[in-house]
Amino acid sequence: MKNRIECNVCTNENCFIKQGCFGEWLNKISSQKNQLWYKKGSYIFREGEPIYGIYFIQHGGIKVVTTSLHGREQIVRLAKEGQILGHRGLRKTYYYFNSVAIMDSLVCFVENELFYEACMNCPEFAINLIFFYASELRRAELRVKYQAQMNIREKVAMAFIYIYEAFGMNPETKMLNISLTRQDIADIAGTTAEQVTRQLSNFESEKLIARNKREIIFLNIKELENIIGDYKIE
Amino acid sequence: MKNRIECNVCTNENCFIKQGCFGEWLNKISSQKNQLWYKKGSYIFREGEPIYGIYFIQHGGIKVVTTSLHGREQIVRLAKEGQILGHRGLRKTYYYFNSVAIMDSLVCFVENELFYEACMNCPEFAINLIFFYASELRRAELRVKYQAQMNIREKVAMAFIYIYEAFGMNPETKMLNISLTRQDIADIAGTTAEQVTRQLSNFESEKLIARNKREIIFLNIKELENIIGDYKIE
DNA sequence: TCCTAAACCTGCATTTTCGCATGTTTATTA
DNA sequence: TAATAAACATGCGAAAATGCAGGTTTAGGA
Repeated sequence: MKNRIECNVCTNENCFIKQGCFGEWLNKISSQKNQLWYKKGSYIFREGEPIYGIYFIQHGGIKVVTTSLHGREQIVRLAKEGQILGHRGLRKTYYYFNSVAIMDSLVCFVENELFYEACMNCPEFAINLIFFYASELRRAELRVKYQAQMNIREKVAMAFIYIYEAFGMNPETKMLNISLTRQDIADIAGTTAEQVTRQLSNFESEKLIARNKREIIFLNIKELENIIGDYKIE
Repeated sequence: MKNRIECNVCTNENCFIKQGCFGEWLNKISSQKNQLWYKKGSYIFREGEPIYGIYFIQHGGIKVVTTSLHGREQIVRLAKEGQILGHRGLRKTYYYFNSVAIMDSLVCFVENELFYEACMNCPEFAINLIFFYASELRRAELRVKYQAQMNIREKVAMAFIYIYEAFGMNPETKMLNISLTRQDIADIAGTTAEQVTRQLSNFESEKLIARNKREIIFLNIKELENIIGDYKIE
């Protein structure tokens, strides 16, 4: 457990709440927020649970995942520090998705009422939130297209680019800053763990990646991007 | 061509702009908006074109469609009167999607500057816009899951439910209020026109639908919904 | 260090989806 | 009304994706 971090001393300058929410309102949120610590693998919220407010990730990593259909799951989003969480549920009563920590994570929780007031009273924050949603919507709808039209090779390449963009890699070792199982990658790509392994073998023999134990090393990101062609997200 | 319709006399009470934008600001928008008439099949905007503002559908129907990948397209959204159009592009410079009239349509256009000002000055409108985005994002991300996990039968059933919810049907004839080609339906379902035809044959022999010429008659919507199980959007 | 469970890899048979080809029906226009 | 083009239906072989089985590697705890 760590000590409580107030917004005005938080070093997370890119935190979403700070994009347009200042002074009095930031202080209000800071003093009224809850701060919660989640161990890797534990749920922040589950589908069907009541929605009381919204989360901001102070530290760590989180996956938003749908419940299964035909025995499969789908990872809808990866989020890291500074990012907002639970924003799909605004004005709704119950969550539609599950949210699971993929690293030990510290999360700030703000109640609905206070959050709505902040939106109404900080127009700059509201408009930034609108821009953020527009961007997320664009990405999600592109992903609909990708899921509908890409073949497995492209989907798996896309999953790696997505993970790379969400969490980045260590510039020295060229390893991803996050450790995901083949199943997690499959749940992002929209396929099965076996297919991920097969594509990894292909990519390895093409010298696009290398494998060290279970870690993946990126040898040629440009070429991985070429696999998905013009079809990059954003 | 029809005459210009001002917002205060427009009978479209469910128009998005009227959800939180009143008095002075509604008048401002009404007097500064452009009104444009599009014939069925013509483009409202195309991918790559510069974004100057946002649209509201006064009358008609529109499909938002992505450019092709492997020779396929994907219909991302169907929209009818009262709905907003072009909102994915907020703060961006160029459109990411194409927008095509699927009936003769009358559309109101509001410039970016004015729209942003309205958002900043009508907090109720801004928050309704936020709620709308949250809802659209939820839908889009569910569709990612559906595209990834459903089989063809489920996808085609889902496409019909989607069209039905977007445009409704004539309660007498049980025909959809919109005429779409097999290819359009395939572009919603995320498959090919041949597969749509095959599923239609199946649904027909199961007495879920009937076919009269090229029109589709809904005999049993409940059962169509059952095909997609708990997995209804919204 | 050893042991055990979980994760991973790969071959192969099965299932699903695709896409062409061909013939038919429907809508449109002269 | 006839001619023509577009849209639709359907069989079938090809291609892609899936899922199981069996063996291997790795991580983590005793």
